[in-house]
Amino acid sequence: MTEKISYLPSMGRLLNTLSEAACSIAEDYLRPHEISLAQWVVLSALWRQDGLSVSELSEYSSKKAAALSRLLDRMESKGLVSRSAVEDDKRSVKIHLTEKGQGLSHLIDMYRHVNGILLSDLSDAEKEQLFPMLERMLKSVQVKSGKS
Amino acid sequence: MTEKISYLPSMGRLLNTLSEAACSIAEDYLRPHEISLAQWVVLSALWRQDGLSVSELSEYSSKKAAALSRLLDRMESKGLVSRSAVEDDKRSVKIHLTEKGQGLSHLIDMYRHVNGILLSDLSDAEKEQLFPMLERMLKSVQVKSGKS
DNA sequence: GACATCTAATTTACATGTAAACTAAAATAA
DNA sequence: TTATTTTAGTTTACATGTAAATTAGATGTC
Repeated sequence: MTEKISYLPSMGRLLNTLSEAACSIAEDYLRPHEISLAQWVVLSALWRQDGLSVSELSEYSSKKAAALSRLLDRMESKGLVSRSAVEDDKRSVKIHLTEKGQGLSHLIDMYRHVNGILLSDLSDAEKEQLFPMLERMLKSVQVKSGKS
Repeated sequence: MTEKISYLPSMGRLLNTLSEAACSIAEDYLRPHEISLAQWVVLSALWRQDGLSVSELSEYSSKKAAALSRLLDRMESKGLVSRSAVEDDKRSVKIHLTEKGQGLSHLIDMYRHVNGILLSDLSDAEKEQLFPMLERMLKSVQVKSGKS
């Protein structure tokens, strides 16, 4: 029997594992409502402002238009959203909540549930340190990779 | 006394964004060598200990056997690894590095490059706080979700 | 106005992740 | 021994992400 290999001190891996754990918590929370996390992200934008274009949803969600296009197909099939043409610019498409989509708007606070679990073992002082630290990390990465 | 920001930050989203940024840095680093991050994870296990079984790779990489099975198909096609039968247990399959796979072993330190960028704007004191804090966060999540 | 270029959205090809069904072999219970 | 259960790995169906090509419509320059 070979010995189990241990992990290397990689921040990337740690972030990855944490991110996946957070996604799992969210997916578990959403499962009874039969929507995915990706779908929740789109809905959470529309709950705040209905009738966004695909481009606007793309910017909000940090998803590529290609990914959104197909995601919206499924959400349309499930009766969560509808597409409508834009008069001023016929290339553009606006996305609207259906009644069914609107009816799930209480899920907008889902992230609080996730936060609650993620932060449950940290003191208030630690939480106050952690957020700015991670945000600075993000900023430095975005500067290096030239992304806004 | 300045007023607190009303915006409630989502730790899940922050972790997600950071994780994706870290993956992008890694993918950029690996692109010239024509391997993906998923493939690097498998190789990084084998560079440390060749001849691991699919189960062992699964445990090391936190990937499901199903995902690994197909990933190994592609890595085999690309000539990075080979499969071999196990005498003692004919259900089991051991994975071996090919010369080509072994030839990329200098990439084992890739995570340091990623760490360097991620941590570039944090002080030593902050780094010393950050790792344990995130590890505690991970631990509390794993307890709640019943995963080891 | 006509042509070149840019933009919005979609489509396609492919890599990757999950869950569930399947196969073969090992382990356990009867 | 024989039957049942567990385990290891694969396969399939599907959701999601990326990059690159495509289409249609808007914009800019001459």
